[in-house]
Amino acid sequence: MNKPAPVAEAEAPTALHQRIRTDIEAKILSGELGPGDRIPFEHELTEQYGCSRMTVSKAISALAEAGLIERRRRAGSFVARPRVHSAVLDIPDLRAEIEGRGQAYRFELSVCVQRAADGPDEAELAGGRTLLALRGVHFADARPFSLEDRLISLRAAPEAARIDFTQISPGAWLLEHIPWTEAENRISALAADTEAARLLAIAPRTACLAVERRTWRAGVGVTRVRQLFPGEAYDLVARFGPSRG
Amino acid sequence: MNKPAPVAEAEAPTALHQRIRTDIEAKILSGELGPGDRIPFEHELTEQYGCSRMTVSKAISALAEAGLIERRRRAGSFVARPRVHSAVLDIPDLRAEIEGRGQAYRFELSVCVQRAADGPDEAELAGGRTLLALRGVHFADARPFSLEDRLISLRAAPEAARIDFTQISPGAWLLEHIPWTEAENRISALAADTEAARLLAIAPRTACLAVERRTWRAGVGVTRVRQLFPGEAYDLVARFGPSRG
DNA sequence: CTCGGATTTATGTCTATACATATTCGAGAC
DNA sequence: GTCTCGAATATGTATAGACATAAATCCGAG
Repeated sequence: MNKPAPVAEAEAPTALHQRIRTDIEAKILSGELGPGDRIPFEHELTEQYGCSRMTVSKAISALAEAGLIERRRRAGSFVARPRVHSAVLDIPDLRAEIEGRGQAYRFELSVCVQRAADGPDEAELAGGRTLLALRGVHFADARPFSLEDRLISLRAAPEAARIDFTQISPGAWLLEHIPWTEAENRISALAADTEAARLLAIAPRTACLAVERRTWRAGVGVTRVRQLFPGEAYDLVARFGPSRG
Repeated sequence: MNKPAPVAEAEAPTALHQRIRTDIEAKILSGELGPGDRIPFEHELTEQYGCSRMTVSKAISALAEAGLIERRRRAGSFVARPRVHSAVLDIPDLRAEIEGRGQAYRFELSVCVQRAADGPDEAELAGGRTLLALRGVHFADARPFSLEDRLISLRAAPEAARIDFTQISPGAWLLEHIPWTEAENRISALAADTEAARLLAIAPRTACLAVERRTWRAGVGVTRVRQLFPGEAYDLVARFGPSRG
């Protein structure tokens, strides 16, 4: 039992509430505190760190919001059990991702037409107007990296009809001009059809990772994009830690 | 003595700092405030809500931590641009997922052996000891839902060698007894080989979604699991909103 | 006109206090 | 015994004030 008395230590220049937070986080990550264990009461930490209750409370509240801890009145604060299903998913910005590996990024537009909505999903996106339908390939150096099929709602983004998407990729333009406020991603696997395989320069029926993203701005659909990645060539990595960095 | 009896408005019983937070969040989600826009200064909100600066600060700090807002000293607080690549991924707990749809869940173990590590990745997981290698299928009603290949480190979980995994699925047992503190998920697509196709009752070479998860406890590897989902049969859905909820 | 330092300002952290609220626990009623 | 009610307690929210810190801005010296 070692009381970490605030003696002469190499103190980090961090704020105290941050230090309390990371201290507890460390105890959880090290397994010293497991799910269900009670962490010290606020008044105990208050004494231990020689600070006011507000400071301790701020630290613990942040941990609670991050999902590492559950607080119960009168009972205390307890380490939460890790949730299997929650993780942070990195769906990369393709340009940044490719250039980050030192490869040259290029987007090659192959289709760009206005057309009416087809089916209920597209109708919701179109909202009675027409859609801009795009298809193109993202290249890393000379190699096809991802096939992109995109619909843009001309209701949400009427200016898009006048943009030359051979100069700027649709994703980059949209983020710059119609930033989304909500997004939903679907991830699935499917076999590339003949046309997709040709554009990606892979064998037909190769298993591909399909990412479909829909975005909204203030509840109004902005775009729906499907990206196809050759399966063996790419991974999406998701991590779960104590969050925060 | 008695409460102020807020008759005039249908006030939510929420805390004030929460209300400030959701108010600003709503302005961002509605597009009224776009990326780069400055939100009111703390002292303005203080006046607007008739509360102290601490209360306003708590609300804005929470938004900053959630990534919706960036704060810059002396300059103010600004709406952050949405990051394309960060989303919350729902990797479901299979039992909960299946039973949630009203189907019967069953796990059928087909292989359970102890063996030595094979390759550097497995060696790191094993840490000089042997591994427990499992294979089994998760069923929804009578239909195969997912093929699971799992390695359990007997260093991190020696008791696992004595568990009867026909009675409890390895994932459920591990979460109960050796909860992880860190996890990494990889998502990719691949074609089912003959054996996998047989176990999943699908055509060989069908495109499947492959989820590989590794977990650690206090930096020590616990398990590595690969789950294979028939591609058309399943989606992983990831959402990004203002988080929280 | 430029550079560098002083000033101003908004956020960052912290305190001491107060009261509200949910939940547990024990004492007394039945 | 068990049920109910009130006391105890830990968290939840909020305040007013204080000082620290970073950065934009202004201003004077060169």
